Amino acid sequence: MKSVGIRDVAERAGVSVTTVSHVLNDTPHTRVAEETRVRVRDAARSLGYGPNRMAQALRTNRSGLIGLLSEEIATTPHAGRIILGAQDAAREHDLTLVIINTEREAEGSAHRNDVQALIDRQVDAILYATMYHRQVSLPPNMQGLPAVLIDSTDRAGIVPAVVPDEVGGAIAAVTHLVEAGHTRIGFLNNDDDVPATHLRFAGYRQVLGEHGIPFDESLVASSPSETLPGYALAREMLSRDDRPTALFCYNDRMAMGAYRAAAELGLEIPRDLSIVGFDNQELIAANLFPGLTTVALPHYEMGAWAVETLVHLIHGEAEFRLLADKPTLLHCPLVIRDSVAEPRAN
Amino acid sequence: MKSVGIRDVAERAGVSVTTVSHVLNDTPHTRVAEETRVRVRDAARSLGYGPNRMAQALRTNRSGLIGLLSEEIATTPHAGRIILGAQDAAREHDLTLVIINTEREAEGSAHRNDVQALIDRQVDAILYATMYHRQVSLPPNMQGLPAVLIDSTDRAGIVPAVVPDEVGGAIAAVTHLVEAGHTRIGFLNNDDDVPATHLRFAGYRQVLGEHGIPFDESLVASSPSETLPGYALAREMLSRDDRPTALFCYNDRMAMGAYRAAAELGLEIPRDLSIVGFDNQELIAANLFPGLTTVALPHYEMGAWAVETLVHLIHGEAEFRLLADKPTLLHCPLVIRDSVAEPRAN
DNA sequence: GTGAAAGCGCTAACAG
DNA sequence: CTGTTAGCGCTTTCAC
Repeated sequence: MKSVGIRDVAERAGVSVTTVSHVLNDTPHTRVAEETRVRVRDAARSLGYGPNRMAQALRTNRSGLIGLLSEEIATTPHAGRIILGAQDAAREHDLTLVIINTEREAEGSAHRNDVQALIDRQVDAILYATMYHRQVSLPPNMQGLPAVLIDSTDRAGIVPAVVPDEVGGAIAAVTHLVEAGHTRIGFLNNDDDVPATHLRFAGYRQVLGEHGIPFDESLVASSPSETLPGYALAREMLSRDDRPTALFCYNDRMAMGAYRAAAELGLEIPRDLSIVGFDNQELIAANLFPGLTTVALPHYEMGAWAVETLVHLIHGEAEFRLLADKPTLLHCPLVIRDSVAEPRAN
Repeated sequence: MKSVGIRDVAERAGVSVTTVSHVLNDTPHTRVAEETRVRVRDAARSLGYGPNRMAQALRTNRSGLIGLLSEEIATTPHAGRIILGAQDAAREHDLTLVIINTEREAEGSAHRNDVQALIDRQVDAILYATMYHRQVSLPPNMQGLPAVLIDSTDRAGIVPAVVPDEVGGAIAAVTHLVEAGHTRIGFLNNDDDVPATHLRFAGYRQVLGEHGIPFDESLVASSPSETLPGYALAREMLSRDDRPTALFCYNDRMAMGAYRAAAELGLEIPRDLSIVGFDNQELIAANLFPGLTTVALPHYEMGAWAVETLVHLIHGEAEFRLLADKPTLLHCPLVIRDSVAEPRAN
């Protein structure tokens, strides 16, 4: 189990450790004869050499570790997708992700201690991922380390952030409904005062406006974004004589409630009622019958974008500091399943 | 950003770095005056000293990193719960988890390259977590490192493993039904040849036997463990004149299909039909109406147990090698919601 | 009881 | 173009 070191390679190649280091790291401003390079690389390969990251880290003061603080790792697959995106991007840059689960704090601010745990482990940078789009304030000990926010924005506007393009997603969803021929489109919204609530609503209104469909206040209702409240809202709205022919739901859970309401009222989806959700929670959207057409959140992409940005930040590329100004918006694609059809001819 | 080192502490306390190291690490077989210890600790605290893990790692040849190879991190929250359990246990032992997502390989064996990536990062040990209970064979480069399997067993029987007590879970589920007064209990099983299929069935049969309920083959049906096949199975079984009064479903997705079948047939849950699922996928079980009573898989606990075991393995406690003999079974608790009631008096 | 000093494996001046 | 050498911050013999 004694591992091969740089000196073993040097010896085998008949050169000094310096040369080996230069060759293997492609150190700039250093000219090594091509013939030597080949000899070194061969030696390294035949010995199965791999650098000792701890020694490298100690020497360069760069651990190659990226800390990812994530909320609710164990609740939805959302965190998993962020992790996966971050992981894949990290691997590209030969970085290692260290993940710490953190509880959502009352203040909406990241936990100081969790950040410290990461700092104690010598991470080069920190990623902070929230489970839903919101504003956070960062603990003071996070200052000084490069950082990027995922699915949230910095209250102080100092740290670059990436969030889903909620408006765009809502536009895609409602446009899909309009293009299917719907004009009476209900919106079951969340009643929390979070960005998504307002932005998805804005997208809804925008599409109506663009298509000359008058905004009807009675077609918008809001409640907590859970299945049961969604059911209640849908049940009420669909019981009316002038019920909408389509429903845009704040999220897939509310859509699940709407499915139940529709079933109870004898409305067949999508024949009598079209529904579009938001979030693309596979477990729900793909298992409902019929499959729920919904808008996917770009979790994977946000994770990847964040690491990519971190790499630039670490390399000190000044222009990336500017990113903090405005959060970067990532596209939310529509995932088409079977819950939308043209409205039934009356 | 120049961090305080052991020598700063030494200087401040008026002792040598050796003493500081001894005190801070509680190095055994080393006598340091109590008065000195206090002085050192005070100095460390007031300077905000924390050891440089990279230097420690280099010197001791122990990185304090544990590699976790996990399948399908982005699909269900199951992986998240394993990660959380492992994380919490790791923190107790001042260990850091490095997670790598790995694709399920055709052969059912862990990916060699993913293991190598972990080894290259100097992990002290490896955890391998599969997304469902099965047998795997380990890549050769995993030999030599302490390892523990989560939710799978080693084909070669060399590595300790922890899996859910499937039989016990099934027993809890079916017993719950029997105790509610059911005697005609259908079982919608998976048709894959995996351990859970056989073990859950065994639990089902065992409970029937224990309660003197004759086994009726016509009450057992199997299909792929998805919503739609579950629906089809339930629809057929519940259409019969002598339909069961309760259904035990292989997993929550199949139970979701059974809910739909029941609704279509005008059977109200739990009044006309009781249902118990398996897996406790919150997104499904808690959002169905009524809430689905189901059996939880001990993902968190398996993650924690695995790290705990790894720690013993790393410390070379011989008796823990014996664990490889038989996988450790962890309890699957019943999660009671609202889908079970006594059978309706005919 | 306490301290001096030798490295862990690597990188990066600097010299040749 | 290549080699010598001084540490990075820590642990650990060994001597005092």
